[in-house]
Amino acid sequence: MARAGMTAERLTRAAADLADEIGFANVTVSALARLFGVKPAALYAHVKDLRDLRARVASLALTELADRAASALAGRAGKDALVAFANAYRAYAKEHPGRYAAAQLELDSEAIDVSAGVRHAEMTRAILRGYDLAEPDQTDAVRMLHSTFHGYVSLETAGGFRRHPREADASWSRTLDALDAVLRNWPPA
Amino acid sequence: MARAGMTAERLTRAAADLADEIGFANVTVSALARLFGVKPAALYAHVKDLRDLRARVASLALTELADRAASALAGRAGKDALVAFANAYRAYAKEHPGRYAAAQLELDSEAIDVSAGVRHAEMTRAILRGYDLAEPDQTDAVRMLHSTFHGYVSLETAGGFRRHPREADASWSRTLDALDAVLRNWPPA
DNA sequence: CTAGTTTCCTTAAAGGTATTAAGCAAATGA
DNA sequence: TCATTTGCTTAATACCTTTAAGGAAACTAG
Repeated sequence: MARAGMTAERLTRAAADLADEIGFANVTVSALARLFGVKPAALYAHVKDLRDLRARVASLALTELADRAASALAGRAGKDALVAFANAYRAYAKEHPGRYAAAQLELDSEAIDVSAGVRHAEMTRAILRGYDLAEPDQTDAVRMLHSTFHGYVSLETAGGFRRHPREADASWSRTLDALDAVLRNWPPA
Repeated sequence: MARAGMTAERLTRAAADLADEIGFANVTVSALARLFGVKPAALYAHVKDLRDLRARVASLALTELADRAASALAGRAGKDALVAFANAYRAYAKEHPGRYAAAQLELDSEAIDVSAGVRHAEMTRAILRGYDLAEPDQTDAVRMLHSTFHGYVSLETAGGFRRHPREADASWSRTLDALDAVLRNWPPA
């Protein structure tokens, strides 16, 4: 029997692709084994178990998302930076729904690489440099931005905006206008 | 063998409670059957399948959430209404994480009762009556509010705010201040 | 170039899940 | 009290995860 040339990285990448196709929840050891023309048990030489595999996909997604956001952010400031970051975030989630789902589901898992999370926080703070916010307002604003981005993308993906004819793109754009406005004019405590 | 007295409603309620305890993803036909002291196959007389059971839990959660939000909203206007609604939303999600997860996951399912979703939308519009927004700004604002609420609760539940010492309650309160501010001063297109 | 070792996959097996079909026993009602 | 309906069990199929043990292929020495 010829060898399939599996590695943890290749399995992770394939699992991520599979997640984007059939949904993160449907990514299974068996399905992945079929993809590699191999028996399920063979995967356990490269990956601890299903939980581990999922954590790896989550880590991959967080890293990719951070990379995209970082390059979108490069050389921009103020509202430009805000919009570029937000659009990169949303585009990634729409392009890679399975990866995005993985990134969310596993925030609490200790198995996960924290570095990507730290990068996200740093980038969001970088956006805020264009606005005049001191602590603890800055932390509050970071949380609000992240919440709005994640919430919007999450609801949009779940089909929450399909009942109303207004384009999701238009509301997104206006939401970013509103965020910019409130960051420029952050209410006093 | 004594009868367990199962009905679709009781199963749904028990499944919802179970979801709050062990997580929505871990709610299984077998676990529910164990809870009722019954073989798994027995449930199929009352519920079509696992998918159906989950949709019922989602529907229950959406209705409960809408009820809570409605009573929180009663007799309030302006920022009072916004804060009351938001707090009711967040409190429900924290109190019933399994139910809340169910409510999100199944937005696209056709099997679900749409009435609860409509009620949510109507209530959010009711909040906006205290602010001066015409269409399509109103729809955009509804989407932004919902996104922020869901995103915040979702990230908080997943542990996304635990890395920073700032209290999640405080950031939540300030986020509501910011939303109020931006609704009062919605940016022009 | 061949023998030993390591590496990677397979087979085998145990246990969990969903789901359907058939059967039996308890409640219902004529 | 008998017949019917209702509600559960048993049985069977078909997945899934995961561990343990075995074999073949690819390396590594001599």
